[in-house]
Amino acid sequence: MRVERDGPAVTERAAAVPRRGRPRSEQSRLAILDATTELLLEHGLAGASMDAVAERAGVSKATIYRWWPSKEALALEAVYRAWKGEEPSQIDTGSLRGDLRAMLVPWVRRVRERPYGRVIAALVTEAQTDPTFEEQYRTRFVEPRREQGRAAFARAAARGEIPTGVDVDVALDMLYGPLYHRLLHRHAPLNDRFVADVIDAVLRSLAR
Amino acid sequence: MRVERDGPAVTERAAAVPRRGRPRSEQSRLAILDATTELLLEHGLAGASMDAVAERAGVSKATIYRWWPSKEALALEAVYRAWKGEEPSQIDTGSLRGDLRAMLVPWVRRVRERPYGRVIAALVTEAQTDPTFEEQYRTRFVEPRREQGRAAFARAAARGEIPTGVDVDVALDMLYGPLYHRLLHRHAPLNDRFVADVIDAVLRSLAR
Amino acid sequence: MRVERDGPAVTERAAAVPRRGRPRSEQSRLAILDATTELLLEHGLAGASMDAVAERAGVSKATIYRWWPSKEALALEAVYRAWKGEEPSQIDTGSLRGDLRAMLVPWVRRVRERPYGRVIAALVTEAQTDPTFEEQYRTRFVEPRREQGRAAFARAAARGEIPTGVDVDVALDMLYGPLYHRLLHRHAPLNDRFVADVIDAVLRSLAR
Amino acid sequence: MRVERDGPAVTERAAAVPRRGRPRSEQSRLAILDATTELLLEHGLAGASMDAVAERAGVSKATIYRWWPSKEALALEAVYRAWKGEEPSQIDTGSLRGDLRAMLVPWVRRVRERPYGRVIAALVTEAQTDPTFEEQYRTRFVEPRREQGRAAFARAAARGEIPTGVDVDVALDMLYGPLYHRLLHRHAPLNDRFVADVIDAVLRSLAR
DNA sequence: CGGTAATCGAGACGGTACGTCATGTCTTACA
DNA sequence: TGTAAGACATGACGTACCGTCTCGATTACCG
Repeated sequence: MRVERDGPAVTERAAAVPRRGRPRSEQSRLAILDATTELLLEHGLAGASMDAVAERAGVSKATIYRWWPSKEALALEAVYRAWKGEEPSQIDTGSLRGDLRAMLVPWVRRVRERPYGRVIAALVTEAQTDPTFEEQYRTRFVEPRREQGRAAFARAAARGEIPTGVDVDVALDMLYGPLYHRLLHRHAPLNDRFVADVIDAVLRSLAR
Repeated sequence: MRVERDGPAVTERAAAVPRRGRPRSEQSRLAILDATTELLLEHGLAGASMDAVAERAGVSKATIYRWWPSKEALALEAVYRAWKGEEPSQIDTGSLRGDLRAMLVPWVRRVRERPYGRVIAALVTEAQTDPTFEEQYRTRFVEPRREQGRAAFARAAARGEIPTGVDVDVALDMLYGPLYHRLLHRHAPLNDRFVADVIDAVLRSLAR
Repeated sequence: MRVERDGPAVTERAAAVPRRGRPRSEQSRLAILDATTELLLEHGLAGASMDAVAERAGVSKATIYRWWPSKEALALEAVYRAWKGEEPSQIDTGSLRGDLRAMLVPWVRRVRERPYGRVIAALVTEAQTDPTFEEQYRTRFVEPRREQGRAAFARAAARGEIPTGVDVDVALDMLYGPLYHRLLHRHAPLNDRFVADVIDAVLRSLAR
Repeated sequence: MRVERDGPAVTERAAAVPRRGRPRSEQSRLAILDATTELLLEHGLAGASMDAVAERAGVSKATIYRWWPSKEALALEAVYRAWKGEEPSQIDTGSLRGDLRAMLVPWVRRVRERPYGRVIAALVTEAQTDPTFEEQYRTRFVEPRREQGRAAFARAAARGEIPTGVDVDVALDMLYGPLYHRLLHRHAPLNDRFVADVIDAVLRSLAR
């Protein structure tokens, strides 16, 4: 994310190599991300202006642009950070149904509690146009969950719960696809019941 | 779409009631929609400016704003019109698999031939924020296809192809959801093969 | 003013030569002029739009443009008509002071009773740019009064009230100039008292 | 003119108090004023667009609107600045006639050399409608000259050149009024000869 | 402890698009 | 032919946001 002038990327947290000059203000960084998250959830990406972020964070616009190359990149990181906190990282319930439920139910609950759909749609839209952004988006929002899913299916196969030769990518799309579909199109409720129905259907489709 | 001053909405084509005053220029209307479609596909919604549409259509901006309340509304109608043309309206192949294929394969081909994903993502994003727009979007892009799908499932049930009590809305989300998912996230190919896999999985999940 | 297509100018009132086609609607003409006058006095020239005139007059814009070439020309005629009504046409009081008072006092009263200053300023401004308009303006608003003034001075000279060789044009500018000055700059009251002061000063300046 | 956020108005030239933030570009400010002046003289106020000013000054429209609230306000300051340069500030020739000549002759010459009449008419027109603008106009274009005039008359009275009890405001209107009258109505030449005639007449009118 | 270097705040700037509005022309149906 | 209705091209308006920039002030380290 960061535009590095010298040395390796240090988006997350720099190793404690003492640098010359005034160090980056951690307080500003957090204020920016918090302000961005709030504004995104309140007004969406289009309605959240950099001037507003700067003002709410008590920070200058130049500071923001020093560390994030664009509004979209900032939004990406802000949402990622807000999201990451409650994500269940280690999942292994012992059954495929349990694993899938443990993956999908928290996602749905998170997405329902605040208007994340609007922000996610905007990020997805931006990813269609900007390849750099697309890669960032995929690395943070898509791949981790797919990897988690692949691991769950692999464990299920090892347990003999599902036949070998299952196309896991298709299966994952049939799990996440419907959820995103209801999130973005809002034509029908996105709740635990729907998650259960989707998981049931996928499991049935695998059972021969 | 049109801002009607008196009488019922006549977005599509007005009945031939002779009105006073200079009639709307059909030529301008089409030029605007065509120009919009092209610019959307070339640059996306954010990159397509109203000034550019006006210039390419050989039309004044005021004329555009007379008939469409916003850029997004114009984009919606332009994409809808470009889309509608090749849509298979009447589908009844005699089997559920055939019907679903007839619905989904053309959709996938259409979506692949030009960068519609970018535009659809932008429309979906706008729908998250503007309720009026959301309704327009749903009426034109979501509901017709769902209605078509419900009819196909109803015929299949009547034929005894599928059990009674199938939750059709869930089934439709499991068909369209994965397609939209690959369209918007682009993590894996969206092709006829994938359509077949998805249909197979859904049919298997219904077979008890 | 009128754009004549065939035949002589008939701005004032056409001779009753029977013409082909539907005759001009006298009612519309008056409604347009009245509406224009009212809008000019309410909002000034810039704030009075042709659409507003058309609407208030219950007339179509095309009708206005058929008879007047521009908004300014219409305003000119409207103000002229509103003005002309109360103008004292024949003046001969027997003394120069009396004649001047008879010329200037009604002018001042008229100009004070409604916000004519704003409209006159706008007409003067337009006259600076458009030569055709300037000539119209001068013919209607400047020359008649100057001619009247010249006649008054001529009678005074004939009576021996003032010396021969008086530069009447300068004298007239010293009478009307201060009035317009206060009308347009509004730095000091424009009332009967001021008129008397100006006339007194001019007469004193002529007395040798 | 400037919209001051904190502290006193500093339209003219800010005292050298070091402020935070990027300082205002003096170069841009001058370029804007110069471009405005030229466009005003070439095309008048109505014909001088903000887009044209921005382009000619090599400046963005937003920059102009940051410092001037409207086109008219910008025009006012531009004309004022162009005007002020050659104004004789200190006048005391020893005689009232000399003082008046020193005031009026440069004014007439200035006004004749370029089409200022058109611009002044437009400013006067605007002042009729916008009270804020009117005050700005009066402060810059009317009051300074009247104050100068009052001082000249006061000196003349102190010298015994004119009687006591002269109504100076009337006298000033009889001096400037005719000049503005010829400037704006253009019915007769506005030259040094006319200035001399007007001054003569006013002085005669004061000599009992 | 003074110098060096980077960050931060404030905020002006060029650029670009937005959506609105007014002028004056044109097209149709009706009188 | 004149008129009402109203669509249209043209083009200016004033606003908002983006991303860059120029300052002076601040906060570290390093010699």
